[in-house]
This record gives sequence, structure tokens and C-alpha cells, in this order.
Amino acid sequence: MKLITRDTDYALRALCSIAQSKAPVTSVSALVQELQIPRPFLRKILQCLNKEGLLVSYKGKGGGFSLSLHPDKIYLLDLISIFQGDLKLNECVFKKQVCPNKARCPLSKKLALIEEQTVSVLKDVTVQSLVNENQRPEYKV
Amino acid sequence: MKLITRDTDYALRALCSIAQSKAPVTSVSALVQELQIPRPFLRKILQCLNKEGLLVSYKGKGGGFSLSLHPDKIYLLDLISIFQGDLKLNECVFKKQVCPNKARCPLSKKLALIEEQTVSVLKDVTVQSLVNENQRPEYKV
DNA sequence: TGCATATGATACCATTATGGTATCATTTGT
DNA sequence: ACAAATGATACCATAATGGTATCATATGCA
Ligand code: FES
Ligand code: FES
Repeated sequence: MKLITRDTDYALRALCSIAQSKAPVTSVSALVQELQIPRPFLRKILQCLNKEGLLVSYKGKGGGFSLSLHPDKIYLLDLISIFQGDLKLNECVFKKQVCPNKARCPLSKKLALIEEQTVSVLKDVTVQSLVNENQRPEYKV
Repeated sequence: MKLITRDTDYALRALCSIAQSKAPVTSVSALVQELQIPRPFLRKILQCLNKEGLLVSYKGKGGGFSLSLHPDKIYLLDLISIFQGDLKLNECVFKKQVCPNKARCPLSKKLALIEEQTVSVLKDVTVQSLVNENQRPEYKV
């Protein structure tokens, strides 16, 4: 079971990379160079992030992307939401015949608890928390 | 993100149904009748559970399946393991260039924590815990 | 003994999600 | 004007999921 899919992953890496860049804008080429992500796929992802308001784009020569939010305000949970939809673990195990009394269903309760715990753990993972902090070299890849 | 896939779900329902049955063996026909699961798919699942040692099968007229373990010893986690493989949330976000220092990666730690919590919540979900207990009608479906 | 009824084994198929390409249009610095 | 960048969009390949189809084998019973 993948909690984080490829596009979310790539988006996260790209955002971290842009956040760490000294230049005011970062081009796709620079990111491809650094992250080794397939160029057209990365472009699609960045365009999406732009539409979602996480990036600002600059067209034309010397163009590229820059963050439109402080790295502290870019949450992994938002990326997951964008690329994978809302984190819903399981609506109900009994798909067709829905539980007559969901509130009393023990499994349903446990799934809800797991979801809650998961969100709680992920909620303070931001781009900021992944870069620079203690100079973690792994996130500069 | 689905924590529980269709076959795991169906297997769980079937096992609960067999556990609740008064008869010594339960036929596929009876289960199809009760659970409204596509017959050939259910057969495949039951054959799998038989191979895995969770069910005993009886061929021929009047045949069917019965539990080979006490419902208390049939864990949802085992079903998940059988049908979905081991519950690994994410080996590593950076797929190709693996972290030079995994132990220091904050995201990796969080994913491990989530996995741990998830297992911890699920580990006492057994067939027994889902049937009869307080006569929950929803699990008799 | 023979047959209906049940599971065992296995191969195949349809749909969807994921991961990725390809192409052309538009903007912009020089 | 032109090269260098992104915007938009349609398409494609692979794998996972969910499901079928078919034939072989075992068994209870008339
Ligand atoms: S099975 Fe639907 S909520 Fe319990
Ligand atoms: S990114 Fe691989 S363990 Fe942190």
C-alpha cells in the first residue's frame, strides 16, 4: 500500500529543491538535472502545482518557477490531497450493503482511528521541515 | 488509498459468515446467497484461504468449507498479508537515489511510525471480534 | 455403478490507476 | 525575429485490481 505516490513524491522533491535554490526562479532543466526525474512528467507536475497556487511560473527565456508560499506553509498533506485525492482509508468494508449502524461497527471505528493517527503524524511535515533543518543532505538530492 | 482491498474484504466477510453458521460446513452457494459476492471470485478466494490453512474444504455432494482455526485466531492482518502482501507503507520516498542516511530522514521516520500505529490498531481485529460480540447485525450481512 | 454436486487448479479477461510521452500553442528576454 | 521557456492537452504503456471460464477431481447417494 503506497501512502505516497510517485507524483506526490516528485512534487515534494521539486518543491524542496526550489526552496533550497539561491536563484529567484528555478527552471525545469535545473530540476531535471538535479533530481533525475523524467522531464515531461515533471513539467506536468509543476504545471499542476502552479494551477494549485503553490508555485508561480515565469514564461519565456530565463523563466521557471518559484514558490508562492513560504516553505513552512507547504504541507505534504496538501500535496497528497492534490495528487492522490483526500486521504480516505476506507469508506466501508461492506461496499454494497452499507452497515445499518455504522457507529457501532468496530472495524469502521478502527479505520477511522488509523486515518486520524496518520493525518496527525503527517500534518506537520512541510517543505521547510525537510530542508536545511540540521543540513540534512538526503533532501538535497 | 485503500487499506483493505476487495478480496481481503470478501474473505473477511466469508469467514465471519462461516463462523456464524450453525452448520458444520458452509457451501459456496450459501455464502453467495448471503453475501452477494460474485460466485467464481468467491471460489477463488476460498480456495486461497484453504491453501493458506485458514479453511478446511470438503469436496463432493454436501461439501463446502469450515474454519480450521478458532475465530479468535483468525486475524485481519493475516488476511491483508495473504491478499495484499506485507503492509509496507513506503520503503523510501526517494526511490532511485536512496538516502545516504536513512536513520536521520525525518519523513522516513514518520512513515515508519504510521505503519507501526496502523499495525497496532489492526492487530486485535479478528473474525471473533467482528461476529456475535454484542450481536452486531452489520456483520451478519 | 453412475450421476449430480461439490471443490481444485489454472488460464484468461476487463477495467482502472499509475507513470510517462508527445505535440503544439503561448509568452518573453534579447 | 527568434530562441527559450512554460501552458494546455491528448495520448500511451504497464501493472494492479476485480472478475470469468473451463476442466479436472472427489464424494455422497439412488
Ligand atoms: S461494515 Fe460498514 S461500517 Fe461497518
Ligand atoms: S528519503 Fe529515503 S529515507 Fe529519507
